[in-house]
Formats: sequence, structure tokens, C-alpha cells
Amino acid sequence: MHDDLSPLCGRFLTAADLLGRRWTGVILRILLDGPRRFGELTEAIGTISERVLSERLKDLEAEGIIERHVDVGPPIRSEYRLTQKGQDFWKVIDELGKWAERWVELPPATGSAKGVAAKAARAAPRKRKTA
Amino acid sequence: MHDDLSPLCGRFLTAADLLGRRWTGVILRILLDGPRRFGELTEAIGTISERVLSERLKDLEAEGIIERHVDVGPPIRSEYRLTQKGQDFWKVIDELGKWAERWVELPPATGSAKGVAAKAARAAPRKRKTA
DNA sequence: CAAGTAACTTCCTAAAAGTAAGTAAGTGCG
DNA sequence: CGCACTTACTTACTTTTAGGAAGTTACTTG
Repeated sequence: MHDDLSPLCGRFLTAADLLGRRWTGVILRILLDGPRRFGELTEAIGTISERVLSERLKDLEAEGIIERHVDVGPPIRSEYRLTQKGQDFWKVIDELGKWAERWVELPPATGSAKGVAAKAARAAPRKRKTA
Repeated sequence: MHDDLSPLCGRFLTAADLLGRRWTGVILRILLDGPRRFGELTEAIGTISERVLSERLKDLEAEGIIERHVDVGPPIRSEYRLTQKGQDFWKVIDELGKWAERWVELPPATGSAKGVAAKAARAAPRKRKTA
């Protein structure tokens, strides 16, 4: 089924801690589609608070996973994009997505969704502005 | 390069929320090596509190990712093991491990290993002319 | 039957996330 | 000019979640 996973070590714990922070996976998933601005991320995620998004983006930048580019054009805009380290996260997100497709059943839109799934299920109608 | 990610949907959000809870990834990583008892998990993780481990195990059981078996032998013992849904998480954890090997640099082992999860190294604040 | 072990639970504090309102730079318009 | 509007965050405050440690239950061993 699966051979042998590398032993539980500090590297893994660090990575798990990173992904173990709320919204990290979702932010990476969106940025894998291309650079996004602050507002676009807020809108795409739907239920994240700006406070936490800001915090998470700073964490990810500090980790060297994303880069922030300020576009000093007439309308000032900032843009977040993945570094190579971030791009390399692709497979993790991809496998997570595949697992979700296989195993997560989408609860009916109406009715009381509970627990873990509840918040997520209510979240984010996908809206993409064409840049 | 990687255009085949499925769209951001409720399923993905649910999965990301699950893995986005502290310790979930680490617990799954350990259980992928085989069934473990409560105490073994506590010991293997080292820095998790029993309160949270207990909570997380209940979450995972409620999600159908792990099963709890009470062994009513002379010494009463409980054991946690992955269901098929949990086993299938293998690739996600594996890719996360590979990413960690490639990109996470282990802090100097010599000296005090301050916490597994190297608290968000507060990076230099970006400045935007604050008063 | 006191002491020990395993598996939790309870209580209390600390850190993280949610909510909402506020700030700052810049454009656009009458 | 100056007031409205937009983007990108911050700040202040509340709620939820996590950490630490002691307590509880069930059963065993001395």
C-alpha cells in the first residue's frame, strides 16, 4: 500500500505546523492558480477575516513561500505570488484535493451542517475576477 | 506546469480545514505507520497536550478517518487505527514529507531545540509609513 | 488495600481566530 | 480644493481553541 514514510522528524513537524494553521492550505491552493491581490484572496476565500489573511500572508512571506509585490501604478496594488518553495507545494495540495474528491461528501446546502465541515462548507462561493 | 488542480470547492475547504487543525497531520503521519495507543501517540508527538490529543482523536473518529478499538484484555487498552479513508491520506502526508525534506531546514540540532513548531518567526515588519 | 498504570476529563490560563470599525494613500469629480 | 470612494491593511475587542497540570475511572500488582 505504502512503503515507508520517512521518520517523524523536525522537518515534517515544521511543515505540518505550517499547514496546520488555519487557511494556509486554502491560500496556497488559490495562489497555485496564479498571483492574487489581497482583495481577490479575501473574496475567493469568502469566510476568512482580513485580519487573519494579513497575518497568514506575513507568515508565508516570512517562510519564503510567497512574495509580495507592490505595484506602484496609479492605483496602488499589491500582489502575492508563490516562490519556488511555494510552487513546490503543488503536489501536497493536489493530493489533498484528490483525497477530498474521493472522500468528502458535500453536505446539502440547506440544513445544519456541523462541526468541521460546517464552516468550510458554507465558505467561499468561487468567484474569480478575470485580471 | 500544473494546471490540473481541481477548482476550489467545499470538499477542498473541508479537507483543508481538517488538516488545518493543529496536530492533525502529525497524528495521521504516526498512524500511517500502524495502530497506536493513546499513550504512544502522546509520547511520539512529545509536545501535544493530552487534552488536545483526546479532542483531535475524537474529531478524526467523527470524520471516519480513524477508528478506536478498545482492547478488553486484562489490561484495558485502546488503540487507534486508520480507516480506509484515513489510509488514503497517505499520499498527502507523503508529499508533505517530501516537501519538508526539500525545503525545511532543520534548526541547529546542537543547542536548545525550541519547540517543534518553531513559532512563526516574526519577520521584519514591512513598513508602510505608520505614524 | 495502598500504589501504580492507562486513558481520559476537568479546570484554568494563554494564544489564535472572528468581528467590526478605523487608518492611510491614491483617484475621480464637482 | 475637498469630499466620496477604493484598496490594503491595522487596531481594538470578543470568542474559540490550545496548553499545562491536576483529577477521575477502571483495572492490576505488591
